[in-house]
Amino acid sequence: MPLPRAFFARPTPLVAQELLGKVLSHHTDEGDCSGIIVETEAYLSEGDPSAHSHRGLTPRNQAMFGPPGHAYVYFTYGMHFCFNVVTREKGIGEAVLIRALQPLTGIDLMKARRKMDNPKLLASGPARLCQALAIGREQNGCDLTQVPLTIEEHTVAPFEMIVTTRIGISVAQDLPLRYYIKDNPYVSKK
DNA sequence: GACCAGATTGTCT
DNA sequence: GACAATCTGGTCA
Repeated sequence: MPLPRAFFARPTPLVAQELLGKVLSHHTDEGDCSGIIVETEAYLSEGDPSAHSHRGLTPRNQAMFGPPGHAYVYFTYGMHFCFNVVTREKGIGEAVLIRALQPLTGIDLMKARRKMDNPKLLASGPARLCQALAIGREQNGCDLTQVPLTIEEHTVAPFEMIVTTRIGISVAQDLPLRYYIKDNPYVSKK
């Protein structure tokens, strides 16, 4: 059962925290892949100059201003995709960046896509998990409450959450908006 | 394990 | 024309 849209239509930091332990799954012609979300970051519309939406709506980031529960996929560094989940309401421009997954099903397919064997490196980074799950431009604006791309409830062992500052940005580096599962080996960085 | 350079292109100024 | 919400593979230890 995919999470209902109401789950995403809430404050972004809260959604980012509660996405930890949920499962992201992608059904494709090649097969099904899924992974447990172990690391997220929140990007806000106000007081957060590092968010893509900070300078207003552009053709690139318009999915970020779309309705909640949809995907915002962007291309960066000339070779990488990053996957975000839109939150709040249409027109606000906030999202949660999914930074790392713990591979759950379709691991062999992920290994083939990534051309790697080490399960710890399959999806432990925003660009890595996109490659592992075959997420690209076609998934931009995709509705996450329906197949083929969904986020679902999952039962996991109780875990401790760590809150730190975000990674890979040049401004607003002091905001504590990154969340991850403590001691999980699939988190991209400590 | 830590540190560093290179890849490579869409997007905005 | 500069730069970016990154990853990989190299070197050195």
